[in-house]
Amino acid sequence: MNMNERKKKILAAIIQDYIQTAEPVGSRTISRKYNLGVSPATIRNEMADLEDLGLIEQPHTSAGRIPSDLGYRYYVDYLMEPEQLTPSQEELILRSYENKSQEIGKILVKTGQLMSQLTNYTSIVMAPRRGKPSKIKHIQLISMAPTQAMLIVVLDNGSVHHQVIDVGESISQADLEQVSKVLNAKLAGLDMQKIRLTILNEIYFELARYKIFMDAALGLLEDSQGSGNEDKIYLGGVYNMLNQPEFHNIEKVKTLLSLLEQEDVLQQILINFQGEGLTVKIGVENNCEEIKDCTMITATYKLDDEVLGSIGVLGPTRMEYAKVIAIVDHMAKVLNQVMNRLTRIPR
Amino acid sequence: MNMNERKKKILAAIIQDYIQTAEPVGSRTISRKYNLGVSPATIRNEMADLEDLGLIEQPHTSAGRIPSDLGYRYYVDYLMEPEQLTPSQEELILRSYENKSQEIGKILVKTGQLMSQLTNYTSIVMAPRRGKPSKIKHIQLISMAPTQAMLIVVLDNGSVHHQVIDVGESISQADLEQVSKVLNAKLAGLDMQKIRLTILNEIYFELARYKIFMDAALGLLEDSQGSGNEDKIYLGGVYNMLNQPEFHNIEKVKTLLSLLEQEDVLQQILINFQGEGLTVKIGVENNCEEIKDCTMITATYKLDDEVLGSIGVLGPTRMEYAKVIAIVDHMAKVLNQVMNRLTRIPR
DNA sequence: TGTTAGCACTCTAAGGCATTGAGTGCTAAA
DNA sequence: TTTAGCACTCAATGCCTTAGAGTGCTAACA
Repeated sequence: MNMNERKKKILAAIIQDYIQTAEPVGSRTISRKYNLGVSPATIRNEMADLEDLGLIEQPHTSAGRIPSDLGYRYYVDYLMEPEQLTPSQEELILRSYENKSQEIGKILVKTGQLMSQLTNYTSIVMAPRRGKPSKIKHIQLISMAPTQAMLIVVLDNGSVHHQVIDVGESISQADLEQVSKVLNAKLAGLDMQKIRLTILNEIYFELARYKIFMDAALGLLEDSQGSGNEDKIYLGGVYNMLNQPEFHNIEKVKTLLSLLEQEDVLQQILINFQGEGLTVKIGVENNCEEIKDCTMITATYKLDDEVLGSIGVLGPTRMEYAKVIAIVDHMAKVLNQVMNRLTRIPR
Repeated sequence: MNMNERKKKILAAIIQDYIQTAEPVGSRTISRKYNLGVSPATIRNEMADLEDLGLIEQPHTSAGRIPSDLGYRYYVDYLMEPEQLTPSQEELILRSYENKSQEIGKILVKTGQLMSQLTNYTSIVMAPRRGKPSKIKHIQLISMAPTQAMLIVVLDNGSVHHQVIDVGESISQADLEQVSKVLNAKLAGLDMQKIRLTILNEIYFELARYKIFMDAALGLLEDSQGSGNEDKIYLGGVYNMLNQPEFHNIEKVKTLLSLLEQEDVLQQILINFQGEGLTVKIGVENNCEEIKDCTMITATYKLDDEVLGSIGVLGPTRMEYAKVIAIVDHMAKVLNQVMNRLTRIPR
């Protein structure tokens, strides 16, 4: 790509101006506002070249230029000056996590809120996903009422599932302890597949008395595999988008919102970008018709070296790239710390 | 209110037509489409009366009439013919709850989805709220890894809270059993306030060794009081609203969405309507500027006789009242059954 | 007395048309 | 290579006209 210094400056000027004003940028504007020391005519010539290169476009003949997806890409890769968070932003973030409950869900919600608040775009936060099927670590029965027992199943990934069971007959805590022991002996260390496929019949036979507990435990396991907190997507600041001039068109809002309501699709998009650390997907790079006018900036968060999930910000391609990149990057780092501070979940 | 039969028929016709078309209804339309056996001129005279009564309004001189909030109110209270769900709708609902996990969150999400799908409006589902502070039913420690223990706290309301604790030193399952016993003996049956205010110092002194577990348990309790699943609001079909012509105006969408993002405000609105069974709040009756053009239809769901929360549908005042009322009412009943089918949580 | 036909009147929506102004590309001169 | 000048393009704006829907009023009618 044949880009001299002046072209770069002009492209940067166009993009910066357009990001600010959301209006097509003309040659006069650039020559007036950005001191390039050349006349509008010269800039016009350069702009014609930039258009040939596919970096900028003209909405119609008598309008100024707007950056193309490719133009933004070039800007992000080569022209943009990295930004830092302001001290007040950093402080806001720090304060937000103080006194925060240990609950993962709340932390993720807060993270999303912060991102949308700081960027004025929409934030997307993906709940942690776990890889392999989990094994039963421990089963415990607790008497809740004469005929009712609370079944608790602890998995080795650190998740806990529970359900109250009505046993029909009165049953003592001591009895329940006994049942717990038996169930533990038989089931601990197994994942659901194993239980289902190989040992089920045997145990059922042996533990016929405890069928009701077995069934409940298996039901819980099944639920937990399917997804509990997992696969959840937290959105924040959706309505920030409506303040963007590009979404003054109802149709666009509709397609965007309909996408955002489909958690599974979002999940898939995020997962596709995952594993590359911080990613910036501009317009069509998202490979998704519904957000072909949007840029998504995502980063992953981890525990130790395992990637747990992604967080990201979705906004129009006309986005304050430097600022948002700084924020998403920072938030991912903070989230890493917070996840580590939550007492470790052993695997 | 001086309403003869013909006025009632005309009002009903205006409202039904307007609900269908979203266009102001003129006298000619009514005389043509609804067989009242009178000429447009007569209808005009009656319409003038209805306008004096405040039941209908004119957007401008040369337009037809549209119902006012008061008009809808009269319609709902006196004119509307109750509807039933269609068999296919009922079946859809039934099928949706089959094979549904026992998890309350998922059931509520599904309920919201169903309501928005069936009505084409936005659904709002409030998670169950509990009344009195909960007491500790059982505390259990489980060894997860050499230096890590899972703390599980079961409350008497049937909720379970858990956290992994890093103990620093290696600790055996037997030790943990021992600690569990002690903690249970001291803490079971108490709610957090009691623990905090009266016994804390004593126990701390006595159980200095177990401080780390105590702290974690208290932390969990605190979290759970604050709200876990509670106070959560599930929204569904928000973007359905964008298909309504009244929301082709971006400003209205903005105010609506900004309201829907404030869970606490929604919560408050729902709680205010609660306890009256099925409620229909039309336009300004909502006492809320942001949704003064919307109607909210809510119903409560219960366990035994205790009201747990509300579900509802939010749409434009130009709403298919009979249909939506039937659906919300039905869904509340179904939800009651489902909640009861989930094994009872003793109090 | 209630109903209706007729008619003048009002007001929005839509279309046509000229004007404005921002911005371009091209050409020729510096 | 840069720039001034200029003709050209095209969306946006404002103004005007027209069409059409609907009303309220009046007077005639049953």
